[in-house]
Amino acid sequence: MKTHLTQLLTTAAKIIAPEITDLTIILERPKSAEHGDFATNLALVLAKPLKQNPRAIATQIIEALPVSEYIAKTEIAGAGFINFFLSPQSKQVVIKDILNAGAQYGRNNNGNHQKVQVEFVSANPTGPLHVGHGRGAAVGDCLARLLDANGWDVTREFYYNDAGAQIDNLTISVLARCKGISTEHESFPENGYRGEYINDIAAAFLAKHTVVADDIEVTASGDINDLNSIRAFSVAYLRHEQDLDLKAFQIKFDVFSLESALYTTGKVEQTVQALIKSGHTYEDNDALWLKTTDFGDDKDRVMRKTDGGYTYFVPDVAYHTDKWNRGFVRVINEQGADHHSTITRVRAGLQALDIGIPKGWPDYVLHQMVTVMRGGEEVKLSKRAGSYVTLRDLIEEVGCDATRYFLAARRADSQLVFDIDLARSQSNDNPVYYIQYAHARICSVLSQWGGDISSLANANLNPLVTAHETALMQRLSEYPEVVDNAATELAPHMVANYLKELASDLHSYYNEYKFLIEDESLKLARLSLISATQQVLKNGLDLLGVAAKERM
RNA sequence: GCCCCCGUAGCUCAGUGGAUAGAGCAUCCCCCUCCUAAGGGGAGGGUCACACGUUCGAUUCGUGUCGGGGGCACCA
Repeated sequence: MKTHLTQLLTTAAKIIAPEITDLTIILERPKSAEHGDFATNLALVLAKPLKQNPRAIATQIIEALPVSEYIAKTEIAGAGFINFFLSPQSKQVVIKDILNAGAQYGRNNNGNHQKVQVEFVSANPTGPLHVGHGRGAAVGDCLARLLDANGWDVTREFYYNDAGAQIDNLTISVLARCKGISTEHESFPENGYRGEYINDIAAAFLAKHTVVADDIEVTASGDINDLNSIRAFSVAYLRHEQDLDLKAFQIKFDVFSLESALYTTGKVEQTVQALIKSGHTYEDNDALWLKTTDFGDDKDRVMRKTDGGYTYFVPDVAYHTDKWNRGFVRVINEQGADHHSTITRVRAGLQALDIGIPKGWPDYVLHQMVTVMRGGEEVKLSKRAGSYVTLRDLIEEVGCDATRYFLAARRADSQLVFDIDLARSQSNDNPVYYIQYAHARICSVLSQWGGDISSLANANLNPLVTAHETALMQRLSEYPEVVDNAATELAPHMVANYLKELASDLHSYYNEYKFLIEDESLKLARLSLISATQQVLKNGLDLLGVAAKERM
């Protein structure tokens, strides 16, 4: 419909202003229904070059518009806006589109089956997942679903930093617990992890348990002098715990990548050699530096430390080189905002390699901190202090659907306050129930009607003319744009907001009219409309990974 | 000091180069003999942090100031 109007306006513009060639027609959906279904500021834009009054130009544009069966009325408003009022028939079309397309409605092929990777969560295996990881999980998974709906070939990936200093820290923390040293004791590692789960790992290690995580199986030796065994067991134990966290959150990854594997396969070393060869490195003070300042960084960065070890961004560059070599034309890294400083470095390293990687590759979506409130006070998240709100606690307390919705429904780049008491004690206020309730109500009506739902696609829709109905149809027709925009903006919260509005339209409609009525023609028309609404609610909830419940 | 994000109703948050800036919660009023009241309708509540600039038009874009958060290691 938008394309149709754009064409009409382009035709009209050529007639009244043939000399202007690079004109972009802007059509928007006015906020208020009084201003029609679409509005354009074309006359205002043309006012300056044509040196005429915008309202006069608007009149000329309307006269020059080709006739269209979909336009019921046009009017000039305000400073010179042209408002279009569509005919009821043109709005009803969307119902048939939806009922015929079903789960496909709203999907498009913008991605053209190109390979995109979404890397998210990527928590260190040093503790259970907490709320911040939950935000990354919810946002990342929704991004993946959105890209899929836009025709991309999506891979979900989780990267484990299982090779750095924090793993040594984990190992000595577990060792200390194996020796029975309390977290308060002075001989407990100063920066050690003090969470209760460290004690659990120590106990399991001493009991020679076997743990299975994604692709590994490790049996503890139970020997506290065997640091390698403690290390391997602890990592496997925590990876297993994180697997359970993700399972509880109903998130599945296609690929788990290990930092340690980048060393064992020689990819880190290859990357270092390639960087040296590129001429962007130099030795200084017994360390190897990368001239990241050549690529916009404010200072150069150490690659190889004096002690011979690599800094963390070297395996990061190796990892992203590997991603590139695996054929991902697009990579989106969903991370906490505290990773901000790595972006420039990783991109600089990839540019230095000069292997054809585009400048802005990879993309980043950074989510801001989650503040957790309990009892009116902020709960400090500290793995080391052991004060903790785990993702699994949260899911158990407020439910998977509500947690996912809550964490994905806000813009990633604004800070989020998660009030546990509110989420738990007043969980009915959570908007996710409002949306699910709209879906359940429709299911209930359709089930009481008892007719053949597939026949609704053939219903005569002409009776649908009330304000509530046109508003609902209008909303339904916006869904494909929402799917498109949310993916373009990498902003899943746009879907959540849309669904809230759609549910609101449905609830208003539901309260205003009865559906199961005597008038057969009107009944079928209305049932078609709510059936289409049900489909769109379901499609949208699916993008968020939230269940479309049939009963509440 | 430098870099990034944010500042919108009492609270939590949407939103937009354009017409009267929205929702939920909270407060107040109304609506089930009727398809799920986990709902609907209405009222009150705003200097869109502040200033200057760009523009026909700025809450939206730019610059600066002030506030909040996060980064600025030979940690990850």
